[in-house]
Amino acid sequence: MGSQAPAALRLPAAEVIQGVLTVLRDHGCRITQARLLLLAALARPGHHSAEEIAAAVREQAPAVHLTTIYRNLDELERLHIIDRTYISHGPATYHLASAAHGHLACEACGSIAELPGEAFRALSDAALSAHGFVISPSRFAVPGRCAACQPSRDRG
Amino acid sequence: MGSQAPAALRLPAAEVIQGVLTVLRDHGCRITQARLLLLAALARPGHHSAEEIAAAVREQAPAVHLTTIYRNLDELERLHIIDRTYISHGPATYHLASAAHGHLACEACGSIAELPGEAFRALSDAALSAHGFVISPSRFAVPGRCAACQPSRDRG
DNA sequence: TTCGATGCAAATAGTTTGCATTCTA
DNA sequence: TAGAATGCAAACTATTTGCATCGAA
Repeated sequence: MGSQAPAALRLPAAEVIQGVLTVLRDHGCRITQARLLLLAALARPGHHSAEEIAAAVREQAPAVHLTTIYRNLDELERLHIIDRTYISHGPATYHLASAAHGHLACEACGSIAELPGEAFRALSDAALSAHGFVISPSRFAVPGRCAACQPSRDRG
Repeated sequence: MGSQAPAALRLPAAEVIQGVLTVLRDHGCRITQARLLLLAALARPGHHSAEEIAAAVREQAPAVHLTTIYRNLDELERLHIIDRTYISHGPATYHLASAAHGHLACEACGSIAELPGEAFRALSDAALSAHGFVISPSRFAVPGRCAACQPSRDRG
């Protein structure tokens, strides 16, 4: 995660946007200029704040209001097209949701559960900023105990 | 992490608070009632928002202002006594920092870097809420590439 | 007695909402 | 033409700052 997505998941921006537009249409949403420009801004790699997205959109359509950006981001988040992340104090950042995910491996029973890649973002960001380390979340499983294999609770 | 800290790190609240007070004194800070009550609130397990902490403090000292809570939280964070976490939209949450940490293992050169346990919180929370899964961050190393072993950047 | 801590009020940043208007389908 | 999307203003939440006062050491 962070800045490096598995190659298979990095589709050309145009394809990503087409896919999103299809989803939007399927949900009865309308395709507006503001929405198209917003998706184009989101399709660029990296994290984007609402303000940054607004700035990018306004390069092409200066009249687009910040409120419109927020409303569109809300809608896209509701449709699970984008993820919203709260990195630290300051504005939230948004990025296209990908199919990337990590794994949870139970030490006791060996079962594997999946976790969306977004869950690894804070870890990824911390590793990157603290050590310049790029983690490979899809390449490993996080050990622990699944719900059925929890140690007894009477130790607190 | 999450709700389960390694047993060795779970000191009685009173001891934790004594330790914090020593640190505060060493930094020329004064021990006030508001500060003591705030620490007592923080020593309780879980995540706490500034408002929640204020409510707890006010049970004993109704006059304590929210501003005081924020200022104390800022100070404690600056001294690395507490961590501030942005879970989702809404207020930040605060908790006592622990010595827990995870590891980053470079796949290429085998070097190991440490990461504070706090970096695993989002992952831990996600695993717990999605699957009831309790991760063991101090029991494994996250694979990836350290700063010195990054793949060439010319593939984007 | 000194300087850090506090209370209060007001400012600020980020985000959301109400409502009339515009525009896609 | 119907209803979704937008622009604008204003509200709202979480947090910070200025300043005079209070209180711990």
